[in-house]
Amino acid sequence: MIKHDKAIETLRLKGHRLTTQRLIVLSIIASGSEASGGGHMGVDEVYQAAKKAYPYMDIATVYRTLHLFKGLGVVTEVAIGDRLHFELTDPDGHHHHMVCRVCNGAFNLSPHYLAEFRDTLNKEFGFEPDLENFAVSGVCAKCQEAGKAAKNEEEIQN
Amino acid sequence: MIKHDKAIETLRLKGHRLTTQRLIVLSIIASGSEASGGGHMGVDEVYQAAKKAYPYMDIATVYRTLHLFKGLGVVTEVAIGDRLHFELTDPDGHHHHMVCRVCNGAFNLSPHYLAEFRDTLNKEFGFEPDLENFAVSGVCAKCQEAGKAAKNEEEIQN
DNA sequence: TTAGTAATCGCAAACGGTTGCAATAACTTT
DNA sequence: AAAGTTATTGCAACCGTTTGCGATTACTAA
Repeated sequence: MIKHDKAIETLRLKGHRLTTQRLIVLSIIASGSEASGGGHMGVDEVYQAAKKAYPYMDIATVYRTLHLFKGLGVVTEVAIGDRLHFELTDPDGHHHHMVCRVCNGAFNLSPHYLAEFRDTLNKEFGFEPDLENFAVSGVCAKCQEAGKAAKNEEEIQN
Repeated sequence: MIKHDKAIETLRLKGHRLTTQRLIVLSIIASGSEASGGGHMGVDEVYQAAKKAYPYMDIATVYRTLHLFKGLGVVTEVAIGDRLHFELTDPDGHHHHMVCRVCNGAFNLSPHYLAEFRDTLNKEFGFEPDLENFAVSGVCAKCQEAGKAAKNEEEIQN
């Protein structure tokens, strides 16, 4: 609720209109952040929920709205698998993500792990990396374990 | 030429067929790596060149071939802007990329800049990041300069 | 409160990329 | 060298996402 109001204020201040569609998408993303595990929502997930609240809702509007929110910093985009997911931007400062390519789980990563990396690129190359929406793909601890177990079984069978 | 032969050998060893289409795509990527600045080629760039050599060439074949090559480690994929580009895999070890979001330029980044980052994720979270095809988006030194210059002009005009 | 205006919307067409399928062609075996 | 097999191809349909456009609606100013 509180985060809601702040986001709405941001919209208004930047001169964007408060449409039914935008408010619906915003509240869906906000509720998604509370419910369920990670709190990221896929575009279609948002679209389906939005259509229930407002049957004329169009998928193009969902995309346009999410991109607008992203540009305003209201929501944060996370690439999971090769699809984009969205969550309300963490008000206590941004965090990054580690995304497991096996189970598609997303784990938060505190910014301080990247501070040094940014410094190095800055000093060595004058390159300013975009780390606001940074996500690194890989394999999480659990799936590494599962992978090893599967390999062992394979060896036993052969 | 030499890299060519090695790649062809890899195909054959893994039991893949040496088709006209695959050889054409391979030679195009290889020549692209020599000519022009960065050496990365966009998919459509590859497709257009391939059609000249073999008019029946289909875009789906280009995609399938590039993905096959990528899986074999013969080519390396680089995300530039939000499109994928491809280059022959560097035989002297992989390198990473910094991609400028303003000019779309891609700059090589030696792996040792990432070694520490990987170690940290490993130790702290047991997370194994995929850094083989790592690319970080941002703004290069030149475009930062150009950006500042543009801002100054703006101020003068107002 | 109403009228004017421009941002936003829904729709449909287009985009880059992927996939299913029948026809083709590369390799294997004889 | 010819026949059999199966991976690979070209095509067309599809997917998720973006874009152009006329109709609509939120806001502004009277």
